[in-house]
Amino acid sequence: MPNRKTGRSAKDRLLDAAERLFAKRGYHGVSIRDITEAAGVDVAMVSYHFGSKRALLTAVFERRAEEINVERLERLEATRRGRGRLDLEQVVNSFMEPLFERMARGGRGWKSYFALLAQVNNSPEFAVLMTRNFDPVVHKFIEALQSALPDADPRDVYWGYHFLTGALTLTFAETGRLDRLSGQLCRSTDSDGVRARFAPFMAAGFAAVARRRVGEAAAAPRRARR
Amino acid sequence: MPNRKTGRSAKDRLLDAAERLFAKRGYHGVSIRDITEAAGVDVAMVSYHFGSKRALLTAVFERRAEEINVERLERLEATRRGRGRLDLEQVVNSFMEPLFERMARGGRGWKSYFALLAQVNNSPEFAVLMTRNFDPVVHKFIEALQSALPDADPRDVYWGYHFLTGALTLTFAETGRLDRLSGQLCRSTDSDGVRARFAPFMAAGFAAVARRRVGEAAAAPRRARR
DNA sequence: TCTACTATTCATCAAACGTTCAATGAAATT
DNA sequence: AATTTCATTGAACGTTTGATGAATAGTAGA
Repeated sequence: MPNRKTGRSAKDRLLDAAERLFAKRGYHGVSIRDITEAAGVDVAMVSYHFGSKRALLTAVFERRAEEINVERLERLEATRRGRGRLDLEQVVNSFMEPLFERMARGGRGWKSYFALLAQVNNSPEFAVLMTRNFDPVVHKFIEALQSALPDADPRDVYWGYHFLTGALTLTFAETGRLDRLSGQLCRSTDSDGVRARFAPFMAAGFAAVARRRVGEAAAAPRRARR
Repeated sequence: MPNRKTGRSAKDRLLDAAERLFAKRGYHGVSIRDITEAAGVDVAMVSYHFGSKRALLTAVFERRAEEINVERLERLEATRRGRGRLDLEQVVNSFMEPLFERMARGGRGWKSYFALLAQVNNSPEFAVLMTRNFDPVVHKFIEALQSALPDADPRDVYWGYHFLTGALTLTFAETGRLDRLSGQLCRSTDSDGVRARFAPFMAAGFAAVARRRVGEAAAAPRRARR
């Protein structure tokens, strides 16, 4: 059952190849034959192991989702221990760190997976995959954000999360645009660089929106701070 | 030349239909026949007017880009007048407001365009379209951000812009995910809601990262290069 | 060794794909 | 009125698409 050369089963080889190609060219930009040729197996294997091309995408997506969900929850629980109010930046970190860690040390498979995530998250056709696979844990994360910002309007927290996940997925999209834009001063592959900046940026954003909203409701009609 | 019923030329009808369908299902998810049927013209018209399917995408993309670029620059210039240092939040606003305004009042065409933008921006295959059509103006915008944050490391400004554009494009992607996630408490279509939160969130993020970097540089040495 | 089951290959299907071509109508130019 | 240009049509090109059924190889248990 495992391939002679690689020791991996045809099913796994299909998942790997599909992951890589879907990430690079999108679901519709890749044919079943592209995938099976890259995996070194027969075309019929997709139907046999997964049932359809679409089901293969679902399988690719689900394969790594649970691992992320588990570690996100672990880290979130760890931030709860001890003190009273949750620390905002720590909550943000517990959400992003499982991704950054695998981006830095998880190999090509994880990188492709995140690039695929970016496309799925921004597509009306496939975004439901995000909802299905990640939103149960995202709800707990948003709860935690609300605890860290007890005075914030819930809508501010949702919008803040929305901004956060937009920034996060683009960071992993591997489009090379930031590299080109900055004349190679910044590298999308520089995971330490983004690691150092992401949580402070988002935490400050959350805090500012929550603050603005509170101040606005109390006294002045327009912004109080700047 | 213009269609009897609509008064629009076949070329324009093709651009409209392609814009709508590409936004909904992605470039590869739409066939030339899908587009020409929706536009009510013959299949051959794509080749005739644009040369190829790919060139049609390019044309769709370019059609509205210049209008955005012009207004972004106008608004940016307007923020320069008068005072000395540029106001960070105003700079961010000058960048996003042309989009928000058209999202709110620009009709279905503009909405589709922005949803397409979101997919293109997050795709390795097409992201070069963003570079080609928007980066000349983005460079000026980043210059302005740097003026508003004179002590910030340029890399912090680039990364901040990267986070900003990721959040911005997802906001326009019309995936419905935020709506589902928040139980319809937040609506992607609520342009006033995002308008009120976006610039404060991003401005605070920029400021926080710049601040952190400055404090850090004074005390502890960061890694040099790699 | 026979049996049952799983995994894989091969050949093939109808449908859809992007593109092209010769023909034609309508409009503008001469 | 004759001619040229532009826009559009309908049909077809060869290729690729996702999917499948029949046949074959491989494996494990009885």
